[in-house]
Amino acid sequence: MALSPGDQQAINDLPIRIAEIRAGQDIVRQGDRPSRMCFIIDGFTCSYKMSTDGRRQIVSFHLPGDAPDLQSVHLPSLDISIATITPCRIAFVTHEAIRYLCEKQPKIADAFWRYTLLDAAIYREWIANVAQRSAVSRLAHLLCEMFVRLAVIGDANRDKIPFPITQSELGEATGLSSVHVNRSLQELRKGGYISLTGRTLSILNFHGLTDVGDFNTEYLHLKPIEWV
Amino acid sequence: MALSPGDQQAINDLPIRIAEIRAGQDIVRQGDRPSRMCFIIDGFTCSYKMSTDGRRQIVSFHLPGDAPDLQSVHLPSLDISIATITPCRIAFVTHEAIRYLCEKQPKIADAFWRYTLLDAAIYREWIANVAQRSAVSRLAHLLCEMFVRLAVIGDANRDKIPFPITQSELGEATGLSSVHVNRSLQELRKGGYISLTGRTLSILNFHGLTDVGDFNTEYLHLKPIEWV
DNA sequence: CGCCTATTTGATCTGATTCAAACAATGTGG
DNA sequence: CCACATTGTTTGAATCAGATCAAATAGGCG
Repeated sequence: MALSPGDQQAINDLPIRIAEIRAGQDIVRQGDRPSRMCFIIDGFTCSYKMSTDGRRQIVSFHLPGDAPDLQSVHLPSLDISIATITPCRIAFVTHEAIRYLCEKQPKIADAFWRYTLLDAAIYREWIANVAQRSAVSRLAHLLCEMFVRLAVIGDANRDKIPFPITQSELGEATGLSSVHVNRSLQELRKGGYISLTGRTLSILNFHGLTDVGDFNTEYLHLKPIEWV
Repeated sequence: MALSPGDQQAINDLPIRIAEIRAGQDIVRQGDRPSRMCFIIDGFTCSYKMSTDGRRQIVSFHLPGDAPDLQSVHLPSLDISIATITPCRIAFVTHEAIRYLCEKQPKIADAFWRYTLLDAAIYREWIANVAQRSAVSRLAHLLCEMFVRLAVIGDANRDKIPFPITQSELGEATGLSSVHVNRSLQELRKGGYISLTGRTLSILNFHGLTDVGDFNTEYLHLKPIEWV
């Protein structure tokens, strides 16, 4: 989730290195011990884990404003890899600079901590989503989450959001086969809940979709101003 | 995961209220806006979410030393409920006192942040566990995690740990029916990996169990001293 | 002892996987 | 600007892991 404009400003004053990274590249890898962290300026990325049998499990999607490896500031080695889904513009900042900033500006440290707590809340919801909902419901839930998160950062155009995530990636995120993702999306289309063509998702019936996905925004801990 | 002894000391100096809570009680509930947080001094608890159809999803187990609703310091309303599994001794501390402590002792604030990051790492692993492993593998993984976490806080007696979690609770945590948990545990017993009787779990073949569960301690981010 | 909760077993059913192949879209170089 | 390669989506059929339903057995405890 995006940080507040004030925090963003302080972050913008940091010594950063910007990089353009093309789609489908790892930014950092599981096991790395990076000395810097990154912020997504533009584009979609995801965090994932590999199991020994070679299957990839996506554990979160990151949007502009997110700090996908914030953890590395305090946990030396990464338990996830982070990969771009679209071409991305990424800002890198050294841990050193971040630690210095946190020391000088405890408010920022609090904001980072809050951000981590929010992240954890989303993970909790994903556990519930993957563990107990049917395929259709799981996907509906994920689509609702992506729609709200994109709306919060101003990337929703009415009921439309950019949606560059492939069906096979949706499968890796929800624990479903891509075949079954396909069939479940068709059900959501047939039900008149969504239309998904090219790389754009339209939410045709948000209220209905939240019902199907058992979705409630409370876990996103939105501030009243963020979501009306 | 437990905080370091130094942090524990600072926490012990806080104005706390101790409560004894019997098994199977909610400590706080989803939607609550508490003004205090709690530490588990003794006993097992879990965090859970209810879905609209009434099913309970356990998203984590908490052991002595854990701070299951630390999130409430920065996220006003709870997205989970926390319930005791065994009779517990719980310490309550006001948010006010915690915030004051963090302000005065930035090291402690960092420790809390790190704790939250660790929590998030465990959630990530749970997503992967529930999303892509078979029933037997899922349970093996969870048992490994509980064993290591209990060993770290000194609650393992050689290969034995207290294990008061019922099969139906294991099902609620892993997204399996209690019937299937039962059959899967039998497989682990037959394979000579564990023995589970009464409320005690013996790990008869830890290495084998980690294989079955595709378990690797890296996500627990243990410090070298904690786990040999 | 008797009640309540937890574990175990059996039989049946189903949602999702797997395997295989066709089809559509997108991008690339000649 | 078209031919071709690549990646993503869609469809069909067979199979299976785990759910569900139902009932028996075993522990714990007041």
